Amino acid sequence: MPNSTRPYHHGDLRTALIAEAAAMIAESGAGSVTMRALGRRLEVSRAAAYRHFADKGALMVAVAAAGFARLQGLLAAIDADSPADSPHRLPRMGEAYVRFALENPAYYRLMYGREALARVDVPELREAANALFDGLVGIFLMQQRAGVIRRQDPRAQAYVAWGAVHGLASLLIDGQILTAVDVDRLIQQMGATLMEGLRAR
Amino acid sequence: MPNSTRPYHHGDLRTALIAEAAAMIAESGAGSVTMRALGRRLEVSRAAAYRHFADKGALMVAVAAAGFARLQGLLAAIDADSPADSPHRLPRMGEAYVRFALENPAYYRLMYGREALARVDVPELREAANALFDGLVGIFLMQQRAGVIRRQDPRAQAYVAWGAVHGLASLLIDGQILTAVDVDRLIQQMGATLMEGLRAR
DNA sequence: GAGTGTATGTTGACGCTGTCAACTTCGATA
DNA sequence: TATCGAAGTTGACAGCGTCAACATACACTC
Repeated sequence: MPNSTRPYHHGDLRTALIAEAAAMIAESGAGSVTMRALGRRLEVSRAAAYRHFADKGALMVAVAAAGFARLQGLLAAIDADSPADSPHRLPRMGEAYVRFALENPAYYRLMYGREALARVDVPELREAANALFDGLVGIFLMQQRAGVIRRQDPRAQAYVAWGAVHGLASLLIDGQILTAVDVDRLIQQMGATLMEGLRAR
Repeated sequence: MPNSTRPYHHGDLRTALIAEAAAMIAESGAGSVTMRALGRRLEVSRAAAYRHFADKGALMVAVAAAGFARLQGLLAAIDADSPADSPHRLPRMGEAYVRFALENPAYYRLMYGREALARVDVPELREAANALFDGLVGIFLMQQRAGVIRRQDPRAQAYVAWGAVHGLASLLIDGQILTAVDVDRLIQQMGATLMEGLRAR
């Protein structure tokens, strides 16, 4: 019979670990995530996580994968509102992308930075990022067919656009851009410049 | 009189520490830099560095600052070859910038990543990055006056362009772009798309 | 229902890390 | 020549990731 004391088993420690690590990252950066601190916050021993993840890196990968899922869902929802041939479709997605990074800076860094995670290639994350990218390529193809942008290798176009928004997001969250500038305006201008450069003519 | 044994004092440990840390970063990433390993490589005790730097973070900041100096010199040399009104001036600098990042990935990450360094703002690095950026703004202004690109807030233009090359560089060095694609072609295409978007008309 | 296997959680220990205080060495200045 | 401060060393400490050995409790089979 369960009494007032904590049960020996947690219930769903694996899920709780991912959520708590994400919360710590949001609160004070990926550097603050510690197996011991994680255990303390979940009222569990420091080694409990090792029953669910091979090592700390594997846990962080799972956190990053959850971040990709969130970003993917967010972008899909935004995109669902735009007609396939609208010239605002791409700039809108770009804005949503940068906004996600601004609202979850440490999370975003964890997802895309090779430094925080293992140096080695992690299939789980590569596939998540690839799925996102493939969706983007599909949109470029549709925009080409609708005559909005010029006919070129859509993968190259997608890389250029992704690089641009990723770079802007990175500079912003790493404090490289003076806070004096109007961020919304800057995001908008990047979208406009890219669309002008890609426009069919 | 000096004999065969190592002298007690190093001579110029401060400079040696920066150089050796940079070498270790190039060899095996910023994560491999350790006060103890640094001491071993320089045949000095693990705490010797603390006579020259307040803590490890201060040392890494000095390393990053040295990186900024190198990048600045490299870009200045490249730029000196281009006529002020040449439409190839900006794409060329962009290429050189990305190439620097590709050749010194860990170095580049240290310079621009907020994660590896302290979360706080470091004046030394901010000024180095600002100097680089101000030079870029100057080029945009000259290109506007020469009628190459459209007249707009040159700072905003510079942020957009910097963001784009920074993003492309980051994606490349963090392995987010499949190695199958032709990197040189991609860099070129980003330059062309940006210039098309910025072109005076 | 009793017994047992396995998944899950705990504890002790190890070597690694950054850093400090106390100590030593040595070059420069009075 | 005496001395002072800069530069380097050593011992120690707490915190880290991780492993091996152990404890617990749930989910089966008989």
